[in-house]
Amino acid sequence: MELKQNIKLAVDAIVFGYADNKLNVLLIKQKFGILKNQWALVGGFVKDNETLNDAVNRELKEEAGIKVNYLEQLYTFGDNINRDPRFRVVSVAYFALINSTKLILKADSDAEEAKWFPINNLPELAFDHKEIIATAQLRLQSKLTYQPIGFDLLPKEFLFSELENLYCTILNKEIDRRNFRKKILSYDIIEETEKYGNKIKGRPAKLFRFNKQKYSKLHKSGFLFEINFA
Amino acid sequence: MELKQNIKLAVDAIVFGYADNKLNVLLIKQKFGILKNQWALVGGFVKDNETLNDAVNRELKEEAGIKVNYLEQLYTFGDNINRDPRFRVVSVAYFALINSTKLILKADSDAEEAKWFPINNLPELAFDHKEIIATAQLRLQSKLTYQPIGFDLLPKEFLFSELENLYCTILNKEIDRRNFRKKILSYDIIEETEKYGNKIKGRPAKLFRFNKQKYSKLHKSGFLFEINFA
DNA sequence: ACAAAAGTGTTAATCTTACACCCATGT
DNA sequence: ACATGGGTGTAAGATTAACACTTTTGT
Repeated sequence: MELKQNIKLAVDAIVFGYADNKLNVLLIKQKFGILKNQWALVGGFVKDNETLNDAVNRELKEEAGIKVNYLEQLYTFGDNINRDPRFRVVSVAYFALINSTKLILKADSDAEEAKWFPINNLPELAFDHKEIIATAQLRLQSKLTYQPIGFDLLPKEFLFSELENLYCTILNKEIDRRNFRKKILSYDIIEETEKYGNKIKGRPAKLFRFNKQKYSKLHKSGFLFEINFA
Repeated sequence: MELKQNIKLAVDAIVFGYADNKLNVLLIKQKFGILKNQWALVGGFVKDNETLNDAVNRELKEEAGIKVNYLEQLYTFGDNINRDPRFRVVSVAYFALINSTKLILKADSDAEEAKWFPINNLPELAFDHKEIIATAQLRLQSKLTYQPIGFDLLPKEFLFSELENLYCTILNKEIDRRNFRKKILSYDIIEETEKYGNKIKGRPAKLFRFNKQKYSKLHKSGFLFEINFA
């Protein structure tokens, strides 16, 4: 078969972080090339002998120096033929979560700068990256309600109030504190530690830990995680 | 930027049909080329100036002569580098539903044959198409429970028992007839017609129709469709 | 009259929602 | 003692699950 196809394949990653009660997106600014001085998602072209998955992980490492906690394929953007002004590029977008609280992003190198932006205050973005981020945000919101992925945005040990806040922030909803705690605890997938968080004010709060093994086991035997308040 | 990338981009469609209480998948057999005498999904390479969406629709028309009722992107298969023995091909798989009961598939042309296969009795398949179909089946099962896509597998006017059966078959579950009917009717998105189905035995049954407009309106105002029985 | 599938209600159990006060600490 | 956030229980309402008999038709 003679096949002359001139489409390039790229991957892009939408990396979400959560800090200071805000949902952030990781963006990079390249100092050279077509993207000079424009903020964009982490991403790049796929190599001939590289899986898509390897490609994203490589870009995450190269461009931001990070390894994410959660990664899944989001959507393949290929219906806008001119999304890249240079030539036809189809991009497989990935959705990633990371505990960003103590993360040090790759410092300004010669090549690029990586920075967190609150999702409600994004800069001008390259290509169709704004649309990609919007798609990712919807995925995050819906997935949060039926898979315990919120924990991948928090440190290993976290306060109940942090978890609660994460849900309220990302879902943009008020959630009853008592009902929320009751439901999460009823699932028996997080465990109390002996430690306390170091909040400055108020009564000290216990730190909790997500038990991923326990969740996996429950999940396999048909358990459905669900957080879905009015 | 100098970019030498040698990856080809294809689309594949998993078309589901429902007939005789069975879930079927549409497969084609090409009489020439690499796929000679192998059953495979409808699909092919994307043209340089064609959206992904146009590519799938074109293949559906060319290879099977059909227009589907429902189409959405499923997943992009690009982690198995050797999924195509010829060269590196990344395939964007689409998930499609069609009312197959009265569908006449493109008859044996010189080029190919299109045929329905029960999902529980698939032939040997080309490439990684078995895996793609498995992914699609999971998507169908989960989507059926939270979006009214079952109607896209039925004729415009259908019997309640057909709908019920479709759910039982695809979800592989027994569902209480009374509770099912009660719940579906409570959503107020299907309407009774004046007509009766032409079953041979038993009491005549009314035909129903899905009111898509009504569903869209409800959906926009926050209504959630959900069919989720123990 | 019988076989076959359609149509229909009620009750108990479970889950969800709404709601407010006391607790432990630092200042 | 007061300010701050942490921790907890209960009752009403809504939803779900379990369950079986009657109806309409063709033979």
